[in-house]
Amino acid sequence: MIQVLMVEDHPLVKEGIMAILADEEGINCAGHFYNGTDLLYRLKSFQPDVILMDIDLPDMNGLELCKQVKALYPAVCVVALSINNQAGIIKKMMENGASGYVLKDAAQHEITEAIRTVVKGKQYFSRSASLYLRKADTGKLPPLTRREKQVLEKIADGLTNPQIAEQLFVDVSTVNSHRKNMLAKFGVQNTAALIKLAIKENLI
Amino acid sequence: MIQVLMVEDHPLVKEGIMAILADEEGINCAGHFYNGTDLLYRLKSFQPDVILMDIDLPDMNGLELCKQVKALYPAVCVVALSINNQAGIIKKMMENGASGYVLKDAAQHEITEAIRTVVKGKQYFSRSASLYLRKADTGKLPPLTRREKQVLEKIADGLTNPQIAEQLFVDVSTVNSHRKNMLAKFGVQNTAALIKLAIKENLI
DNA sequence: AAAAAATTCCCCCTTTTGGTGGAAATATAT
DNA sequence: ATATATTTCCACCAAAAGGGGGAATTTTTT
Repeated sequence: MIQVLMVEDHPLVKEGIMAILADEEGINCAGHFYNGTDLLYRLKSFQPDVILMDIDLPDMNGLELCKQVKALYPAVCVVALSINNQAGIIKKMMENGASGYVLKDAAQHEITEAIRTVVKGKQYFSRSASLYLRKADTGKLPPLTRREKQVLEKIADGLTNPQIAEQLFVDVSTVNSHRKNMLAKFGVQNTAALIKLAIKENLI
Repeated sequence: MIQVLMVEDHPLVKEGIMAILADEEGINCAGHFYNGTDLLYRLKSFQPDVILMDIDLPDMNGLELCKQVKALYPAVCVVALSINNQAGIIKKMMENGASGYVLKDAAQHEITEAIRTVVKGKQYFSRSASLYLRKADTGKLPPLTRREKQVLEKIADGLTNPQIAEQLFVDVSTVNSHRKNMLAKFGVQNTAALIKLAIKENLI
């Protein structure tokens, strides 16, 4: 019997998965939590085979939660669950130790398939998740540095180079350099396109 | 017995709602569809009391589907179901004849409450939906005109005023006027902030 | 310790954006 | 038919962004 814990803050989705797992032979949903804190507490006394983990949680980031869980209990397999189809997120989640990624538009059987696959030590991606991963490989985005991200956020907030320079205690020319670097990195023509891309790719 | 039909393309959410309704006295889920076309076909031979309708459907827009359903069968109550918390969408959905709006982060009982409420001819909003509506009333966004939206999209694509002018066959000064009008409308300082706001508010 | 990357700053110059304040011609709604 | 809103355009001017290129100083990685 495969023991499963679930972290999912959407009651409707929770019920759906519960219903699917209840019908399934050999899989037992041993508990459900609405946030990461509760899960971490429960893990102290009980380690399941698999954790189904929503990455959009009220109290903490799924990426962070996954990393913590794997650091404390490396044997536990994490299957990420998300409406988020950003390829970047999927990749980061896998880097943080997740064994599978199932989008919420997945078919019923993909949930149980994912669980059965990851306990065997393999990785699993739902159909739609792998679609996005493939797209990501072709059009992978160059990473932003810490400073660039800071500048980018301030640009998105509507600050001008002089204003950003003041806030970051650097020269205007520095801010301008970062801005131009980012334009070049992403191959966009101006700030408008940069902001759009950044938001669509979940960078800000 | 309240007869319910459901249109929902996410199997996980579908299962969740099915499970909730199955446990409920006096409510019968008489059918489920993965798209709007199938629902419309079914409605020819059977009209339920309530339709639970996801507004993000694969084949058509929920707003449009709701309008069509209400035009054909005014007696049927529509409860919109969405992960989308944009206040503008909620409002538009209600204008199109929906009787209720339940966000997918709603608690279980909110689904059944919604169904029982709308059949009595009242409106129902899930807790989180009404939160967003309240926010919308205080910080409501000025509407964009058709032309402004066109210009906005081209700005977001990284086009400059001269390029947009060429594409729309108008003078650069016209495009500039639209751009400046939008900045003023939304009370933002520059294009970067405009694009961010537009994307966050689902205008583009 | 050496190599690579990130952060910082500089130059010059052109284009674009944004602020102010108009005004006329079409559409759209009442 | 008459308001109202939209779309179109104008001028002037200051500020900001963007393109090209270079370079020194930290940090981080190997």
